[in-house]
Amino acid sequence: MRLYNTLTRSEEEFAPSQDNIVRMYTCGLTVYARGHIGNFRTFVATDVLRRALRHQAGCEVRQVMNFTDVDDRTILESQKAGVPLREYTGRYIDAFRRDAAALGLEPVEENPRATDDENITAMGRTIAALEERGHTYRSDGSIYFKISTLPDYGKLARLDHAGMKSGARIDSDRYEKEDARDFVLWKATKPGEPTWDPGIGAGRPGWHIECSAMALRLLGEPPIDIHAGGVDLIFPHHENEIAQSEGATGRPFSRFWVHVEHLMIEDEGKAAEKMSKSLGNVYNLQDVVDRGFRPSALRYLYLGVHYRKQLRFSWTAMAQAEEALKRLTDFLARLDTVPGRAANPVVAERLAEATRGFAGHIDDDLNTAAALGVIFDLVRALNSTIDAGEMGTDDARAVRETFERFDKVLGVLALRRGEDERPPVPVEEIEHLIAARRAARLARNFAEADRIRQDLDTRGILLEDTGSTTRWKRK
RNA sequence: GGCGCCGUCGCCAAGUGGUAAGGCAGAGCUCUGCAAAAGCUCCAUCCCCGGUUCAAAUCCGGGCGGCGCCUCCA
Repeated sequence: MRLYNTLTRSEEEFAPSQDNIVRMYTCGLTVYARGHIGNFRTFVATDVLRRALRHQAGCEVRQVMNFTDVDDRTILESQKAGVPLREYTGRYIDAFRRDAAALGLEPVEENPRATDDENITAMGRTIAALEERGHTYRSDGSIYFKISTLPDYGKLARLDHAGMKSGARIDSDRYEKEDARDFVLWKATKPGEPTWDPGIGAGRPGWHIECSAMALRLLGEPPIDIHAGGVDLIFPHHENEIAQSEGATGRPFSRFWVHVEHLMIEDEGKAAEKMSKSLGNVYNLQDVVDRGFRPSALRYLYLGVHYRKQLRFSWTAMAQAEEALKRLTDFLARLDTVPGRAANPVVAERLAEATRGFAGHIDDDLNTAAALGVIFDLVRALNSTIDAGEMGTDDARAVRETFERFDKVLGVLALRRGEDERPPVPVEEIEHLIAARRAARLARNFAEADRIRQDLDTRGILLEDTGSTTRWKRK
C-alpha cells in the first residue's frame, strides 16, 4: 500500500516494521465540547486507513487514539459548569463514543485519557529523560523544551522562521521563555487548577507531552509505524511531539506521518472557511441528524473526497451523498429479487475485475473516491445483467460477498443496514400496513391503498411495488 | 511577509504526459391501477495567456481566483 508521508512530502510504500503489526497513533479529541463533523472527517479517514490495513493489506493493527482531557479550555469550561474536570470531560468522551459508533468507526485498541495515572506517570518519565539529556530548562516553576538543543527541529513542518510574518503571534503562553519557539512541557501549578506531580514538580501537562508519552508507553519501541491527525496539527503539535519523543529516546519517533485535510463550511454565500470550534462555525452529528440526514450519508460524503483534499461541506452535498448511497443499497436490495438459475460466468469476471480495481485505488493512498467509482461501474453493469435475466441466485450471493469485502474497508453499507434495522415506524406495524394495503389493492380499492402509502410516506417509510410484492425502505 | 495546497459538466468529484471515471440534478425510455420507487440510455475537453512535446486537464513560465499553515484547533 502506498501512503503519503508528510515527513518526506511524497508517497511511499508502506509496510509495518515488525511482525506484520501496524503500530499507529491517532491524535484524538480535546474533550471540552462535542466533536464536530470536521473532527470526524479526520477520524473517519483514519478509520478507513485502519480498515484498509486490516482487511485489505492483511496486517494486524494496534492503534491508540487519545482523549485530551486537560488543557486551558477543558479546565475553564469545567469550572464554568461547576463540575470536576474528570467528570466534565467524561461527558464528552461518552458523546464521542456514541458519535463514533454512529459513524461506523471500528473501536481502536486503546483510548487513553491524558489524566489517567499511568499516563501522567509516563509524562513524568519522558520529561525526566529530556532533563537528563539536557533538552530542558525550568523557569517560574514550569519546564520548557529548548529547541536549540535539537538540530533537526522543524523537519516535519519545514517552516522558515526567518520569513515569518512580522507581528504574527509566535507564542500564546504567558510564561517566561528563553526563545520564542521553545514550548512548555510541564506548566507550573496555578491556584484553583488541577495539579499532579509525577516526580518532576507540581504542575500539569503542556499540550504536546501527553501524545509523546502515551505513544511511547502503549506502542513499544520507537519508531512507531504511523502517526496521524488533522493537517492543522503538523505545526506545532506534531513537530513538538517529534522533538519530545526523539529528544527523550534518541530514536526516530514515527516512520509515517499521515495528515487529513480540513472540512470547510460555506455559509450563505460567504467564502468557504475551515470549520473549527474557535471560529464558531461548527456542526456536529446531531445537527446533521436534525436536518433529516443519516450518519451513514455523512460517512459516504467523507468517502467521496480524497482525504488530502479539502472537503467543502454543504447541505446540498449532504443530500447528494444520501441519494448516491441509496443507489448502492437499492442495488443490494434488488439482488434479493433475482430468480434461481445457473451461475453466469460473466458475473464472476465482472466481480474479479471490480475487486482488482477497488483494491488498486485503496492501495493508492486510500483513493476512496475512485474506489467508489469502480463500485458504481459494477452496479450499472450488474443491473443490466439482472434486466437481461442473466443473473441467478448463486451469482447474487457472489455479488453480495464482493460488496461485503468492499465494505470492510469503506464501512458505510453495514452502517446503513444497521440504521435500516431501526426504522422510524416499528417493523411489525409496517408489515401489517403493507398487508392491509395489499388487500385493498386486490379489492381495487386504490383510494385506501394510496392512503396507507401516503401515511407511511409522511412517517419516513417508502413503499415500492415490484410485481406482486411490496418492499419498504427508509426515506 | 514566508511556506504550501487547490481551480475538471448546473452541483459534488476521480484522473497528474497518450487523447476526460463515478455520483447528484436534468432529458428520453421501461415497468406500473395511477403513482412512487427502481432500472436502462443520453448528457464536459478540463480558470486565462504563453511555452515544452509526436502528444498536456496532466510538465514549465506568467496571470486571475479560492483555501490552509506560520497562533488554540481534526
